[in-house]
Amino acid sequence: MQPNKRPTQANKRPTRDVIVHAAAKLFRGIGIRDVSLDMVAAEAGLTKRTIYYHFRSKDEIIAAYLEARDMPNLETFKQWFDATEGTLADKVEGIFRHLAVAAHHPKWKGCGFLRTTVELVKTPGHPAMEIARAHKKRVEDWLAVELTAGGLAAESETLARQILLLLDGAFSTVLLNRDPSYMETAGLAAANLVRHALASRA
Amino acid sequence: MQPNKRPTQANKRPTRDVIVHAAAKLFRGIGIRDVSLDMVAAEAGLTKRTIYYHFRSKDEIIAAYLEARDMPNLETFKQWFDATEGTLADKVEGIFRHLAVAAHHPKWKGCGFLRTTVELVKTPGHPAMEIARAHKKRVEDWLAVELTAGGLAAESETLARQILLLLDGAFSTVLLNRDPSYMETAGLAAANLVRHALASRA
DNA sequence: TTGAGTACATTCACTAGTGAGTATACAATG
DNA sequence: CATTGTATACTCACTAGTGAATGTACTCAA
Repeated sequence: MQPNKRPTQANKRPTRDVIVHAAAKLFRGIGIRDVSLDMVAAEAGLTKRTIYYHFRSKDEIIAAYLEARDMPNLETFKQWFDATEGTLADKVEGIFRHLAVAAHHPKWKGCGFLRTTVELVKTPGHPAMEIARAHKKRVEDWLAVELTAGGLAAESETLARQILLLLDGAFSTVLLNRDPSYMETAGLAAANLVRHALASRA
Repeated sequence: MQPNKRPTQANKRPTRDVIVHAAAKLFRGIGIRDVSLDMVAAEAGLTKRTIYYHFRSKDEIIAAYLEARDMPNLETFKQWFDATEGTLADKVEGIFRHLAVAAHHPKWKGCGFLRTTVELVKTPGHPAMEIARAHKKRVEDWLAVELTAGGLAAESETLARQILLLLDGAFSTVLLNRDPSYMETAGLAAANLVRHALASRA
């Protein structure tokens, strides 16, 4: 399961992880296109050639970066949802509230998956796109399950999509306007949609 | 008002326009970062040096490109809104429906303003960002006016933002999933928000 | 226990290509 | 003949990716 590490030097951090970690830091802070592998190498304290020993291309590193963020991201959403007291609508809104707080950080740069998508539109078949798509789908599916559990089985899929639509819209808009309050406005809309769906269930 | 054109050769299309037009075509189809000024020059049938005679930098061309799209874009939205029969909610949804149709085109590449924003995150002070921001604001303001006219004065601003949030979310999501149906789902949510706002007005 | 062998890991120095922006010369127009 | 505009032919910086050599750690035979 860990073919890149010799058992006898188990204490050392695998180089692959060091590279992905360094790349992630730069990608998050600067962007993907604007980060050269020379920069990643410098950040990781390695040579570019070493990077190319562990990865076949920059694209492969981008994919590894997103993949590493997939589950943790979803877990964060789940945590925020669970940690919010109140109705189903309140819990959904809780996700947006927590995001609004995160967005206040000056270094906040939106959703890594979304940004990657836009940075890579020119190559529709890019593996990273697939990972981003899968991630969004995972979040959507999880939301649908929660909505179903909350008594909205019939409209759970549509509603989950609409919440995600609001989420992604907020990511973009907050980035454009540098104003986290849009995140709260989006949360309000999401909560309203949930509330009205529950109310109209007769 | 047209300092770059000599009166005596008034029949000739001003070179500035030729350049912006060529750039726009390439930016729309390929992206901003991925279009070099060599490509723009080739498309315009000019030399790069000529471009630099009329513009000081690539950034200036990007800004001119967005600026040229500002009003026409808004006009299109207005047209779609007006052309849709039905209630206020229906008209709002109409915008999304028309966009869904446009998004079916294989060469559709989302909202130019939004894409530009993401492509330029690294330079927060970029003039093009300001133009994009202003454009979104213009659309939002127009929507708020329509909502107010439709009897939703109190919540028009919040609602207009939420509609825009859904719109931008749909732009991103459709681009990611290459599935225009998300645009319709977003339209449904927008229409619902409007409907419920009208219903709860007692 | 030691020393040669070997597979993995890393480095230095490089190629080939691209892109923004420019120095300078040339053409047309009034 | 001077102003405006266009073209040729560059510079300079940077980037993805590579060739070939070097280093390191563990293995196994003697």
